[in-house]
Amino acid sequence: MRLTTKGRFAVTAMLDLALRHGNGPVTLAGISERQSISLSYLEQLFGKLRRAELVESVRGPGGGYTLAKSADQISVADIITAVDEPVDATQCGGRENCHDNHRCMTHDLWTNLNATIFDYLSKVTLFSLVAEQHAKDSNVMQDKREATPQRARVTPTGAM
Amino acid sequence: MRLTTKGRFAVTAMLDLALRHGNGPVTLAGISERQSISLSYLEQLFGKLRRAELVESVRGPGGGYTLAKSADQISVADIITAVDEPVDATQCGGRENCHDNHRCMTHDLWTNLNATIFDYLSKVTLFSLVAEQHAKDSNVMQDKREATPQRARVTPTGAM
DNA sequence: CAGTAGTTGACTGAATTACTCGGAAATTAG
DNA sequence: CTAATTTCCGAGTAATTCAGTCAACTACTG
Repeated sequence: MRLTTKGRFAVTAMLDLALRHGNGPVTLAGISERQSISLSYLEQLFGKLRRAELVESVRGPGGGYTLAKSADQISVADIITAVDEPVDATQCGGRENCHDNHRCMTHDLWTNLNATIFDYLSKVTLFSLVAEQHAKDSNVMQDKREATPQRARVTPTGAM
Repeated sequence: MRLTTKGRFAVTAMLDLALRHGNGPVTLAGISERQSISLSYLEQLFGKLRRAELVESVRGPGGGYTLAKSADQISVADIITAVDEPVDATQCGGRENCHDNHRCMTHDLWTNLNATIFDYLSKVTLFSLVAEQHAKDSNVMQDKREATPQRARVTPTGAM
């Protein structure tokens, strides 16, 4: 599990797709417009997303991309692993050839850490993100204060 | 918050340091030996760790690095943010110049996601990792005495 | 069957990562 | 003091990944 801007672009694009789900195929050109992501870069990303069977493509005029599954069956973890192939952080590569007596110290560490992060991201589906987005929209329209108690906001600055 | 092998190397090295805490300074050469990380790369990483005040250095013969705080006050998040400087994943950079009516769609998304991951990694301290490591050792060995002599062990014992 | 909307994949410059090299500064041992 | 040890610092580099471009290829429409 690696967290880079690449995966974030992919999730953003998929979220855009999910928000327009049910209105026929969505073109990459449109996503590029709305999300300010380069069209050619999107093409690359959606190639991987298609191979991971997260989206389906419709060619020709009126074509574009649609979700291959329903939005609640696609998690952020799915998307990230599709475009951001994993790196192996353990120097032994899972084998037991680490020196000293604490074998694979880092192995267990990162396995656990990865599992936790992956677990969390697996629970966050496109559907929940769409719902959150809609909630925010109606928040803005009607009552822009005091209506986002769903997720605890931990960092005050967000400067990560 | 970005997750790359760089941060993982740093955490691995810090964990090595924590496991030897109390026996005087630990040299980078030793960490390099044990964890199979390039010495020069470690120097680079520990430069940042020192500037982030997570470790303290002692120069000269018998010198090395020690933890600047107790192990339970250093979290994995501290280490990663020290060596892996953050990227801004939102294309608007926190400003409100996103188009359409859903402004900063990705901004809130990644702020929340980052916050959650960061929150988790903030709870994982070096101390808990050391404890985990010890628990694993005693699982394997069934009886691991903790009766280490107080004598500072500085010499590398010529194990190479 | 030609034209066009749209995908597909090969290719590329820039940035980042992981790492090396060479030396300088500080500290201690002898 | 001198020599040895170890951190500190900056420049440099190969490999990889990121982000983006370009030129085809495919399928649908008229």
